[in-house]
Amino acid sequence: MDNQDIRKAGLKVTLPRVKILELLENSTQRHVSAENVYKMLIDRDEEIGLATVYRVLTQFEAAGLVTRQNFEGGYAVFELDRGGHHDHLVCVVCGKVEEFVDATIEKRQREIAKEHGFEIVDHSLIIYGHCGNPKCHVG
Amino acid sequence: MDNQDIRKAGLKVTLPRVKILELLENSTQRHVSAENVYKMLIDRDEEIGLATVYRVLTQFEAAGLVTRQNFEGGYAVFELDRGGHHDHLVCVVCGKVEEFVDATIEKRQREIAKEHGFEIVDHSLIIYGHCGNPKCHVG
DNA sequence: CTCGTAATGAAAAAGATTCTCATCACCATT
DNA sequence: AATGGTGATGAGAATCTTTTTCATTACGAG
Repeated sequence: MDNQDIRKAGLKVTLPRVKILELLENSTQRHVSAENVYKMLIDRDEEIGLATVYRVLTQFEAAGLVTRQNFEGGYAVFELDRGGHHDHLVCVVCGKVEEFVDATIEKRQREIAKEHGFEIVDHSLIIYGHCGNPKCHVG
Repeated sequence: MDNQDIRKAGLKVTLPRVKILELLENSTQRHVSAENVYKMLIDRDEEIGLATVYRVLTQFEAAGLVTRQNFEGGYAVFELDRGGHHDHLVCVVCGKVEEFVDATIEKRQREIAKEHGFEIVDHSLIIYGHCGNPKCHVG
């Protein structure tokens, strides 16, 4: 029940919000920029403004429905928060993104935060590299 | 020998480049944005253009003198590469940044990259939290 | 010292995101 | 089912960060 998620976030169930949530659920790409979302909706002949896409994604983030990541490139990408947290492996050549979770790293992070007197709220771990695809390896 | 570092990077030793490198070495803040660098230099009555600051920082990054980080907020911060790599703890309230290195995490990252068929080039780990300062705690 | 070329500054351009404001649509209440 | 209040939307302007353009300047090889 998507609409319930929107309602739970204290937001009205409006067409743009429903469409954006649907798109995030059905998209083949898990990581999309605001521009991506906008263009995909326009391609589907949905009437929507870019400003609304930004607003809604920001609201979804605040509601914990979506996570915002600052990858390299100077823009943010959003992804649906399905269940658990995870980190990212990004191919610097083709841009492919893989996800992973590692208990050892998670645990060490909590220990490190404590050692420094920090109360951990969130974290972002991105490993950049060349993926398995031979085309993505330098000659 | 800063100027040698610049020369080694295949760059001419020019006033702006020398001034920026000096500033990065002497700054109390280790993590500065391009805007920061620009303003600091203007405050010191240095004649410099913002475009040059961006150009030089990008060149320094390519030369391995400086590291660029994409923190939250939509802009990049740069820091001088003194010796070793390290990760960051950032206070979400006051913006304070602490650095750390953890062998366990570094090792696991290499293992994870390998498991996924990635050849690791770089990584970025940022832990966000509330720092020790009582003012930075909610409630 | 001179000259070619790389580097610079200023301003314009580009790209990402946010804001403004008049109009519109959810939805609780009739 | 109609309606009104309020929050949401769209379009475009505005803002912010970063890059590009181009005429001018200055490093440094010879």
